[in-house]
Amino acid sequence: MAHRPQNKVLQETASIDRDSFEPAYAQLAGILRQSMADGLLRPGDQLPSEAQLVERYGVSPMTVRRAINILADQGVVVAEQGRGTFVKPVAMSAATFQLGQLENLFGNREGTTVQLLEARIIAADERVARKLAIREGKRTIYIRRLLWNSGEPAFYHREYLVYDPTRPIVEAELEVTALQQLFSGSSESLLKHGEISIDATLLDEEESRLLKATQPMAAFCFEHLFYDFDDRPVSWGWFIGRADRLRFTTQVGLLLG
Amino acid sequence: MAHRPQNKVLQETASIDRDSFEPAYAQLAGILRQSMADGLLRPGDQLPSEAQLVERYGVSPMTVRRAINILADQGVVVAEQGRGTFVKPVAMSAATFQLGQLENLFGNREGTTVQLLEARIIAADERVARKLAIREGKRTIYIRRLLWNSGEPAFYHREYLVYDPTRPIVEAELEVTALQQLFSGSSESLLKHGEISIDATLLDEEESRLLKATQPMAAFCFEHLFYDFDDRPVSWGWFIGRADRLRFTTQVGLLLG
DNA sequence: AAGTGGTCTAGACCACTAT
DNA sequence: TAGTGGTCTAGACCACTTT
Repeated sequence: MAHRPQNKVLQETASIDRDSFEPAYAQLAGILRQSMADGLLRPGDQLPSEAQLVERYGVSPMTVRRAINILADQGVVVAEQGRGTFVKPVAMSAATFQLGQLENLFGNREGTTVQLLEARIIAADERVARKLAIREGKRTIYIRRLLWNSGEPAFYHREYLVYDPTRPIVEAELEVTALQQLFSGSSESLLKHGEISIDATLLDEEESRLLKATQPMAAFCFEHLFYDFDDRPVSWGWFIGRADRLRFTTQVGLLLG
Repeated sequence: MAHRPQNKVLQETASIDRDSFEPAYAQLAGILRQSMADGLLRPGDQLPSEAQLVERYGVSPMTVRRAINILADQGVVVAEQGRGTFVKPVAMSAATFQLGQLENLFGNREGTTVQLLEARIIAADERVARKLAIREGKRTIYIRRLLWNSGEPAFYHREYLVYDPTRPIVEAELEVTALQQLFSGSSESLLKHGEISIDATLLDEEESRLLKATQPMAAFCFEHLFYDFDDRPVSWGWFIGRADRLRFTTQVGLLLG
């Protein structure tokens, strides 16, 4: 059963409300999204052409384009130059998970605290030196923190910082007392970019003890490597949290309906 | 050391090339991004106003707005009505992970195959009935698959499908022979939307055996629940893959530089 | 009052695809 | 050749923030 791109007539009932607080482009995007949710436009179908939408809804071409661009950015339609705009099938691979979801998990920021377990200067071993792009044996700041939420340990954080008196990064990091600071980038204005990866691991003995977990226990590990404005690494570390207390969820396909 | 929003002069060397294949709005977005990467615009700084950018680069207001919208969508600047547009600090919570990254992991699609382990009709237990919104005891299709890559087992997939002769979903699912089909939504045009969540777990005995893993072993579990165009659940299942063979990585902050 | 971003128009020209 | 999406203009008006 092959798809035949179709150009169905949209419900004429919907129209743009010029007195609404919602911009015309957003209203139009919503109308089109609703048509897909209602099944009037199915995956593979062709949307009405821009000229048709301009005439039907009484808006300018730029407004139509903006509405379609929004849907294209959301991944629900795909525009092909010279052919038309088509409804995309729902694809599992399009799913995106946002690390910011974890902040919701901590709900009220009042209940979250940061406990400094250790902060000392140590010489970089081969692994640390490679990650921070410094020579082996050079001094680094090693920080261990335990992040609490509602009286329960939520994350165990370990971090290596380049020790450089000319860079104020260390002082900024040591001043971190709130979880919010850690997740929003503690030394905000000093960092240019970073790489973050997510891994599934087993808690080792120390991690289990700190996180009050039984072994064996699965855990999420968020590794981060941040760079300054000279593109030099300044911070390498991991957040480790019990998997049974963390969960990422996301939606694919049509959100409204 | 508080941030003072600043409006620095951008390098005049950069300008819009009207003969380029790259659209003006993209060039302007790139110029602004480069200014941030070069440190001319730091987190907290205020971008030149739209009117200034219009004059400086000789483009229309709509083109400037589009460039800024792109940067705002990417999360590197934030526009505040009546105040100005400002460079956002790099935030770890802004990190997003795309499930589509896993497709790269499978590189050449040729080396991937789908092995059907089992497909049979079983009565829904309480858990399955709740997820699929059917009555307990109703018939469902239970499918077990092993997904191979380069001669190694990569994912173990289990799935429950609502058994309904009026819905062609089952036939479509059983025809799946390629990994690509599974990740891009096998029964594309029949599915309206879905929820996907990612979890870290331990492999049980059966999973370890199928995935040729030693125990205990951490694993990623991708749970999915797909709905049809009547918003009825049709498919519930999980992909389980060894954590030591999977990794999600992403960037935050400025990508170019 | 002045400056900022937010929206929108009514066209224009171009590149691409299909017939 | 006709139809499609892609880009762009040169303004306009509005809402909001700051002075």
